[in-house]
Amino acid sequence: MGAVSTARARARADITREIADAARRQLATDGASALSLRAVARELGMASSALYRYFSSRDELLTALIIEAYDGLGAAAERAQAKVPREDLAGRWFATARAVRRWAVKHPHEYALIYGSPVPGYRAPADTVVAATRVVLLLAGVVTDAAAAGALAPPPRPLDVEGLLTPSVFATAEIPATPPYPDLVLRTLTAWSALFGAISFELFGHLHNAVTDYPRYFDNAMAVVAETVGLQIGPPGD
Amino acid sequence: MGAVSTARARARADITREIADAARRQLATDGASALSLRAVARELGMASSALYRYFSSRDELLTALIIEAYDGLGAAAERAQAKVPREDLAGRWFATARAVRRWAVKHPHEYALIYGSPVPGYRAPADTVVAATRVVLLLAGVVTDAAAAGALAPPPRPLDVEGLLTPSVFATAEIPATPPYPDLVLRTLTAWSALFGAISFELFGHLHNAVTDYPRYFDNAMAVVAETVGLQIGPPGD
DNA sequence: TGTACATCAGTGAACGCGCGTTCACTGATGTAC
DNA sequence: TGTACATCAGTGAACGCGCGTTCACTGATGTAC
Repeated sequence: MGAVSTARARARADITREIADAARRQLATDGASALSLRAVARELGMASSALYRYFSSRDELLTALIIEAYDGLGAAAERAQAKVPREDLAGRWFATARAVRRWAVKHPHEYALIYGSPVPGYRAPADTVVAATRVVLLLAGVVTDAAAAGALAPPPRPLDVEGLLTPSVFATAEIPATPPYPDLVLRTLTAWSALFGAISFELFGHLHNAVTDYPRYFDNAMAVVAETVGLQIGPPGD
Repeated sequence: MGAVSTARARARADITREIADAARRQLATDGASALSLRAVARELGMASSALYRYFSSRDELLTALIIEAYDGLGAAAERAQAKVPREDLAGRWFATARAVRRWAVKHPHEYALIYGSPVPGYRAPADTVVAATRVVLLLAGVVTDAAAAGALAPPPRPLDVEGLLTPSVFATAEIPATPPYPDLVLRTLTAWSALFGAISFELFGHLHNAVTDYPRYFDNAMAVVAETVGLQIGPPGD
């Protein structure tokens, strides 16, 4: 085989994609627990045993879908934030949060796959980590830019964060080792989990009969979360 | 049969309990998706068809487990809050939050059953609603007591909550129709979802490699959440 | 350019498993007189 | 207190299903000379 990949190699890549796509469709319509190699093979009109040329087990296929889900969500959020001018902190914050929510509402089963209960018997390999951190990095970006601009309100009360977070958190987030105040990283992590807490509550039905207008509720919730990191912004208009 | 229930009726109640208990054990060790009528019957040494005298389908058994999980969690949180003097707002807040977390850590699969991805093909009946609201009512109790005591900090910025929540929210929470400021109910709901967001992130592995001390992280997160409802309390000591 | 061999894709049958649910039945417990 | 009947609990076999994975195989694509 040469640098111009052979027909075989290209076919292989194509079919791997087709399998993953079919699996994603099945996941989207029926949920993770209904996803089966046999059903995927059926949809593609091939023998179920043929899939083992491309994925060595069901778990490996699941892993691919999990990474794709993280990446799909992360890319959607990045695209949304990139549309907003860098200095518009409120705009970036809400654009990011809304994009996450919109993706989740549009892909509820994929959302549940990555932010719901862990799939039984399945252990996420390390490959998923990078894809999984894209959203929190976007939030951290807004916070650090706000800190640099001196736009953050000081916390009402100091927290007890000494040694609480691992060095890798600071490394990954490219946060200055000495942020404007030491709580900031913890507050960003908590904002991150509050964001997904709000979305999970909506999608998993815990706000049923409590909220009349989910998008507006979410905007307000995110305004509250923004306060916790010191961002001085109100809920957006439209 | 008389007021003194017959032996048959008592046996029926006992065995119904035994079935639910065996199912709960199975859920605890293997997770919801591994729960099967046949396995439960096996553990009890009876024919799988015999279970149909007690539960008319697998879903009905699941519903019983879901309600038990909500009740177990709710009761644990209520017990913890009741141990703290009523006027100790910070104590009640953290006791409640910690009890929820401790229950979740101790019963991860039951937690996942009620706060993770909805079980596929399963629709929660209305019976679960009362059990599901016990925790948020505890949080709301602390907040309303704090409001009554004039201990709440005013919000930094007004939210846009006009008509956003259903009347039933106000009715259920026994919150005065005109709380000290109109955002308060929404803020309490958001605090509730942030609480469970933090626990889900911990249990579902999203804080893996980021946090060194989960209980202490959680206390700090809950201190941050307390700020969002205006409670002026820091993270607890011990 | 042609031939011999190696590699890979895909098939179809099979293994072994577990599941929810139904059904006709036996035998024990309860009820009415 | 005793008998006849009705109700209920539990059995065991069966139905029909779908799953993940393995294996020996055929035939096509690629490689080396």
